[in-house]
Amino acid sequence: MDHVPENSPSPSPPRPWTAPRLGPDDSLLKDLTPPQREAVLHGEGPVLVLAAAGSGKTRVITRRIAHLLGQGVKPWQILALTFTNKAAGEMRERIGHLLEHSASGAGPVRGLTVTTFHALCARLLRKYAEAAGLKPDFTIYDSDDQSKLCKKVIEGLQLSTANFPPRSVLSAISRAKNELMDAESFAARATDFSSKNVARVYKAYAAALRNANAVDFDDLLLLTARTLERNAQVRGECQARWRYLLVDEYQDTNRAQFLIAQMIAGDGSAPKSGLPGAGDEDDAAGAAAPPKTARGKGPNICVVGDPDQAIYGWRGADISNILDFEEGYPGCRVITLGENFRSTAPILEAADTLIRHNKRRKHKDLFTSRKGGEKPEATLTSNEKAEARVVADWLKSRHEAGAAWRDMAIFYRTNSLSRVMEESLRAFNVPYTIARGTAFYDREEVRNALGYLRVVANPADGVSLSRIINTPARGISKTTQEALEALAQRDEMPMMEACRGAGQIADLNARAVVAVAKFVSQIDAWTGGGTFMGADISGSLADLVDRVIRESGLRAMYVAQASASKSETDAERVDNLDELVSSARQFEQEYDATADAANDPLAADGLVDTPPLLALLRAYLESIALVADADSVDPTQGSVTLMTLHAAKGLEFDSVAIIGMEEGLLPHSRAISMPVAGDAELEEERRLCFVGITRAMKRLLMTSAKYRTIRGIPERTIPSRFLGEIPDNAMVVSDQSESFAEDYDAPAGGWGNDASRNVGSRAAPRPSSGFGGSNANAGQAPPWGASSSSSPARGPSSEFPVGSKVRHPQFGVGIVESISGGASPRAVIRFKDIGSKTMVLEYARLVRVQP
DNA sequence: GTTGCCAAGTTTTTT
DNA sequence: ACTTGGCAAC
Repeated sequence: MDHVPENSPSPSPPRPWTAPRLGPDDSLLKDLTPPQREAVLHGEGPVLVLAAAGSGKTRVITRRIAHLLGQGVKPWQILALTFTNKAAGEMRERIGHLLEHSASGAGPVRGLTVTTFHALCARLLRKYAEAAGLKPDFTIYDSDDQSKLCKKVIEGLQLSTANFPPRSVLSAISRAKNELMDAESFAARATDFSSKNVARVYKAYAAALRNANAVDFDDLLLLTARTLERNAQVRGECQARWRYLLVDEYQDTNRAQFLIAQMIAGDGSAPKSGLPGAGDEDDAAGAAAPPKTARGKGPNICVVGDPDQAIYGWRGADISNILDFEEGYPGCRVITLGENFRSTAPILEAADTLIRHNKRRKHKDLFTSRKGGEKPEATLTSNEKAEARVVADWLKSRHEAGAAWRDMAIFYRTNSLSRVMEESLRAFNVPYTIARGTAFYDREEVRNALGYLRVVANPADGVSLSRIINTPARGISKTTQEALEALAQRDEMPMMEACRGAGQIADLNARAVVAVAKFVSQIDAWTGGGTFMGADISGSLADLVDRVIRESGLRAMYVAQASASKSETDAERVDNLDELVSSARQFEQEYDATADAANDPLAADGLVDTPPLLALLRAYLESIALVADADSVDPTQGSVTLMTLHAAKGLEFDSVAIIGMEEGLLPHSRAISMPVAGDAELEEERRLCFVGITRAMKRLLMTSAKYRTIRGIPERTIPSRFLGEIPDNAMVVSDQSESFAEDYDAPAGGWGNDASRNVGSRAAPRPSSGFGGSNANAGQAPPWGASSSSSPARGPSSEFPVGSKVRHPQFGVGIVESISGGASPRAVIRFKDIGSKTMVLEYARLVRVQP
């Protein structure tokens, strides 16, 4: 399928400028296809680049930036926005490389802004804190902090957390924030009892955040968008500074991000002297003018994306931002990059046939001029362990064939699938790393340490304060804390202030008052009484972190735990705390190297007088708050990478295995169970699968397990409809499950002709034997199951009548004493040695012992 | 005030 | 199965 690249649709319009004959630009244009070149050279005015998977998108963006710089555009006039730190870092690096190699003497790329939406917003909000209604030293709350705060708020409103689970209330609030709806407008739309209460929570939650001097992730975007919208001066300053805006992965922008980009781009007129015409370039700093082109072509906004790779709809991303871009920017140039330089033809063909099943889509031809290549493989295994073995084995054989570990990856829909895979890789001695950037900072001990640091940086941070005020135990009990909270609430002051005034609380005993006072003076010692100066303050972040971990007693607490329990994990906790100190030290060093706050026109005004140590601490905490899983992917490591399909976006690997290609997992059950308009969610799942497939350069393996153990119970599965949508002759299909399942009525012949076809054709009601049906397999022993005389315990409670003999994998044989019904039936079972225990039948893995 | 045990929710994807 | 939060005993 080697098509000839079509000519660019526009009948060769006169180039906006004559092609530069500078040496550097020749190297920038080398190896580019005509459409790529067009995108790189596009002058002023809006441009939409529809970049198919593997079409050299990053290359186009980086070369375009390098080209702009080569044309005399000042680095600080360019703003490039991405979704992950990793993408931003990579882009920065590649631009640096390009400039190094071009002899243009472009110099360092100081002031060039290449960052994520969230990091940009954090920065803008610190600089324009006042306009945004914030204090510049705000803390960024992650979802855990959000939950805690939200829960407190719900309780404060006398609502039950059973009827209003913080998680789901938060997701409603998040959705509202993504739509730029504040608490008032949300309340205005609320009609029913439930949403009216959610509106109340929203309002109180927003107030609580401000009171804690904190923002959540959504606030970063929402408040920035609102500030830009309402404050002409802020908007003007941003527009004056950034004259060229580039947005990567534009298909994944939500409404807030769309507006932020739109407002920074402005309408294309120069902010202060908007005179159109040649030579009009003005800029506030009086620097040299960028290349001459007629003004009035509209804003210099360049967005790059691919509607077929839109996978964040669930997070409020609005695909119409990219689909309707042309309407929002009339006269914008549209450039389509369709040629794929990444994958072999057979892999590309599989991807293409799959994505063609999406109805709501702008079709783009995917093509490559490369010939040959192996067909993708699709393998059915008997269970997830066999699947993991097959994958490990496959990777090994690839390695033996000469591929480096770092060029291989395993993708899955949900994080929970990684565990079995890990075990297998360990057993096979395959080096691997899991892309889970946040894992380290999510550990209890690290969160506790960070809790202290956050209180040090922002004493108003109530969530962090309540986490650490009595960890380790220092005699500040729950009742004491409640008394402090009541005081804080009454006098509308932050918790930390209330702590200082503990002595005034009448019904607090002397011991508690002393304990609180001691705690307060401890914090003061670290902050130098808020000055972050003085003889006791070293000025080093790592030293501060180390001090806090030791002097708080945290480290001692975990050391004691470790020696008491002798458990591996407790010893690890101490190591992790030490690791945190190293991470701070590393940050400190890198920060010193890159900090250009002094040169940065955007340096936060509100923080000019911030002591350096405090500034460093805040930057450190912010960098932690904004890490993503995908950020930790480090290709220099010689190991196989494991990650979710979402995290895989934007990456490429020589060999890719996608595991868990099953109904309910790859089209995730959440996307199938509630069919929304036009199967939108199902189509997003298909795009997710498409993203996974198109990451593979040379080899692709997709696996499906007949049985998968979910939360401890083996479930029969159905191969993913997506496998059925790729013709069998386009893949190498193999069924490796037979050997394990002789005694099982396996549907022979894989997915080409059976269940998946029926299921896949339409989102019709699936047969009750489908994925997730807990009784689907009642009475049938899974091939690897327990002894032949038993069946897995997952049916109704009638399987275990009172008096029957059962076997528990851990406790041995016992007698059922009583059964309780309900949603999750439980049984009281008396075991021989242990005595009676209550267990949930569904999970207990009980096996009936025949009388 | 602290420690230990039980009950409940949990697992879709992320800045 | 596994973690987390609330309650009861020490």
